[in-house]
Amino acid sequence: MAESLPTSMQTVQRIATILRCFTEAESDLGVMQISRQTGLHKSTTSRLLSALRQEGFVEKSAETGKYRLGLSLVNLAGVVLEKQNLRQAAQEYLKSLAEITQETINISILDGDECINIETVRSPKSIRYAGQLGRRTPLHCTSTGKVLLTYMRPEQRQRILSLPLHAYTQNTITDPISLRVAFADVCEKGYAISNEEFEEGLVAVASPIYDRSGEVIAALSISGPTYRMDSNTRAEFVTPLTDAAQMISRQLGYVVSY
Amino acid sequence: MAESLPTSMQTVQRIATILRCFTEAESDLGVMQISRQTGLHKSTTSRLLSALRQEGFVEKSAETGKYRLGLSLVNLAGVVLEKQNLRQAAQEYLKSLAEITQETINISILDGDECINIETVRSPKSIRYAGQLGRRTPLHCTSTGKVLLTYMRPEQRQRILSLPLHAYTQNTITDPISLRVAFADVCEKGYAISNEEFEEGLVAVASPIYDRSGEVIAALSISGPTYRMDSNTRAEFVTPLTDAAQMISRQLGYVVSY
DNA sequence: AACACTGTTTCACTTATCGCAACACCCAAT
DNA sequence: ATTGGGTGTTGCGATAAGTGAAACAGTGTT
Repeated sequence: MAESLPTSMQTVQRIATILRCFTEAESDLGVMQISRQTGLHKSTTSRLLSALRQEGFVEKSAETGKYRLGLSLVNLAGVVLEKQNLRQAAQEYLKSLAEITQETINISILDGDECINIETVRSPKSIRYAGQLGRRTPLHCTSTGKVLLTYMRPEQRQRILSLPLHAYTQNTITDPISLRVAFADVCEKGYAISNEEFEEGLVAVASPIYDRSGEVIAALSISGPTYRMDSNTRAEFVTPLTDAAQMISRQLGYVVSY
Repeated sequence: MAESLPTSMQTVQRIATILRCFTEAESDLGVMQISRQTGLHKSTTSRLLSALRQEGFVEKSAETGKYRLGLSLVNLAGVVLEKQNLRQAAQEYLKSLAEITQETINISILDGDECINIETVRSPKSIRYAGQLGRRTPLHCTSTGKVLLTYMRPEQRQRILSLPLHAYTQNTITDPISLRVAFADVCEKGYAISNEEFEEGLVAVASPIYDRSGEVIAALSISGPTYRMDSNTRAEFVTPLTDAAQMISRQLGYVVSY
């Protein structure tokens, strides 16, 4: 039953390394920048980028001559997202939740040892959590991550908790035992909180989304700045949040059994 | 000044070919299916998929053993989309436009000789245009495409119109001269219509979005089934549509000069 | 049980890719 | 203008990386 480690290929690895150089902060990169960052020879880098360009995975700015990620990626991602009928089921509930809370709403699913945002509605306010589609965040210190951890298969959770848990802020819980207490809390209350555990000034609450088989497949969250997400406000948000999560779950065929 | 054709690489081409096999309709594929579709040897296909899996570009279903596109693509696409501050500027106007029209709203930008959806809000109705993020559509027979063509650099438009224009439906305009008349009409009225020119039963109206430099960089559209998008309804939609497009343009720094 | 089918892996071959080096280019400073 | 430090692209021979045939291991069907 041991999963055979998939065989890799040099070129695929290199492509991945190159593409991952591009971030929101550094979205336009030159050949040399990428070459240095990846350790690849500059001619190799140049040719790989050129080939990637041909396929639309990157684009080249006409003015600066720098490369950036291309729209073919959006095209492919669209296929992935379309498959998540979760997103479609969620749409209307997200809208109303966004309306009520005026904060940023996210849906995250598990992706390896992290969670990844597959749907985002941003708060209309100028100070807001800038949820980003496709963004990966850690599990142990985010509201969505805690939800996913709580309902995860025990052996998988065990494995993740045994990894070194990075302390992003002073509030980050890095002690597995305290985390287990938190999970029990999530189970009981039906929602998780991250109180500046991932980023200073950022508070979020999240609730699980179930599919028809009763598995937790995603987490729905409300994220905002600490000063707007005080305990009173959070208390107000909990019902709409859990309601929305429940409605979405029902859309997916989940039936409350008892 | 002649753009040198970018050099390609076999592996990159193959990767692209493989990834493009996956569609909404055929989202889960086995090695043999892909092998047949691409003409690649099955061992090659198997190894490439295995390597792509290692990088998260594809995933492998534990039950069926089939492959599907992976979340790393969403991750990368997120970076691309984040760069489009257009999407952020548009958000609130999209919401209200969706509210008013109850039809599917899209924002498309130019991508080579096609347009690509970078933002989609779906109609709440069950019969609706299923706009899909990242979906590519032709230019000459869609409302957004016509808008983009209308305001495109003349030589580029010339080139595209000189290509064979596929007749998707009986209504598709494939004659460059008639199309030019249509462009003049778009210029004058400030919006474009596609009346079942791309798909039977699908009608859409679109209006241009300008950036601070006064260039048309995107098109905003309302799409719905013919029976709901009759000429009266379309007339009602035009003002909200052009208003929204204008507001978004302003958000991007566009100033109406005269 | 034999069969048809899929997906993975081994292995010797060969070709696609690499890294060097040379080149072309841009700009800033002399 | 001339040099110099930087970038990005491209020939070329060497070679390592990827290939395809075939064998193997599963899975389900008749």
